[in-house]
Amino acid sequence: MSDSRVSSVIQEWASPFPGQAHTMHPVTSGQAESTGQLAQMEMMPYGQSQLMMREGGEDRVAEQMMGMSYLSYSSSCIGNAPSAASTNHHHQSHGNNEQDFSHFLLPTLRAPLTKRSLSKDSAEYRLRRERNNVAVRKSRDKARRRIQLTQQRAMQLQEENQKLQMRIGQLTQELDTLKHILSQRHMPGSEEGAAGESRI
Amino acid sequence: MSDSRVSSVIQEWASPFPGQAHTMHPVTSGQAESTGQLAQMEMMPYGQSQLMMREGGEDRVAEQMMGMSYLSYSSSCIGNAPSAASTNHHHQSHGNNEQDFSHFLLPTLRAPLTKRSLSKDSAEYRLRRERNNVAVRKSRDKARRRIQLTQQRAMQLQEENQKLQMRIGQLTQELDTLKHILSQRHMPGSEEGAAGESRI
DNA sequence: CGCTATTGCGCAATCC
DNA sequence: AGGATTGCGCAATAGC
Repeated sequence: MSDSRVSSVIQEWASPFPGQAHTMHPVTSGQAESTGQLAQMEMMPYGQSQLMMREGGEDRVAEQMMGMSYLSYSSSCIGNAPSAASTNHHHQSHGNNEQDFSHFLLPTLRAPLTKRSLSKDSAEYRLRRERNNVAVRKSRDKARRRIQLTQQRAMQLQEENQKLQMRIGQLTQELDTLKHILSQRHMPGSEEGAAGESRI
Repeated sequence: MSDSRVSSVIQEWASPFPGQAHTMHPVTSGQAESTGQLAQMEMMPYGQSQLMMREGGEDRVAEQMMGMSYLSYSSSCIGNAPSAASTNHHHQSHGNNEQDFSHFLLPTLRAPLTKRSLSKDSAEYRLRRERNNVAVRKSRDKARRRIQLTQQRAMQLQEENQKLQMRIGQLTQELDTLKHILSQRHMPGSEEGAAGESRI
């Protein structure tokens, strides 16, 4: 409890590049989690964009919509402020009349164009959200496959490694045997020759 | 658009084991994603529970609270119904007076105890949520580390593999040389003896 | 039974 | 402009 996600209520959509203007975030509880560092680092040229089937649905029934309950120190309506938004009733300032004449303004004069009339219930909003949801699912599927692949690869490599090591042991022994034989031959003494000498 | 998350509004918290009482789910859009099969399969004895530091915070400013907008064909308050919930105002039936005397009822008579007074804004609700959020972050950190580890392991193994293969090539060549020498020795004819014969 | 751990999902910020 | 990523919180549920 005692949430306090206030942080950057300032800096509305004023700076083109918010850079890393963020810090703190009590996370409400006192556990002080924070994924912090480690920053993914997922490189690797994988992603063969194997967009296989991916047919029917599943359950995906839970829709969640709720939350709110937080304190949420709002912010203007179409404001940017990465933090909270919407004081309480879902689509905050519904007062933002559906009409959006910014359409007629020159590109440089209207809001960032991306977040102009994000009235939560506007058709465009839903369209964008839905598209993003699709993209997210796709991306996650891809990630899952990639991870699984990496895992399989690791297992295969380990297996192969063992085989290679066995082979090396084999070759080494064979080599020792031959060396021994050769050393015997060089010796002026006896020469009954060739002891074991495994196949090959 | 045209969401239709109605599904199981029936079967409130009536059956002890909802089993897999779920199906369909238009996903609103027509993309028909569905992660479907592939089912993780993350086995592997990893997870050395390396609960390292994990100190300060980062940004984590965005809190999101909103959404709602959907159609969400509600369902009772404390109802189970995996589907939507809360018609619109965050904590739906606030009428669920804070007082919860079910505390005095015999375990078998009160609601499943797990979801008794989940009134969205109750202290217990927030407490549970917060604890889960912590657990989720922890779990995800763990997963991230595990993935990264697997990746590193794969790279190391690949590197090692190359070395082993080189070694095998080396040993094989050496072996061939020795074999050649030996075959020469066996020949009754000339015997000017051993040609090259690399080091060792 | 109750609590943590996982997992799928949607949202929003960001990346590209 | 628009898809791809990613961190995050919620809820369902698997596990202990």
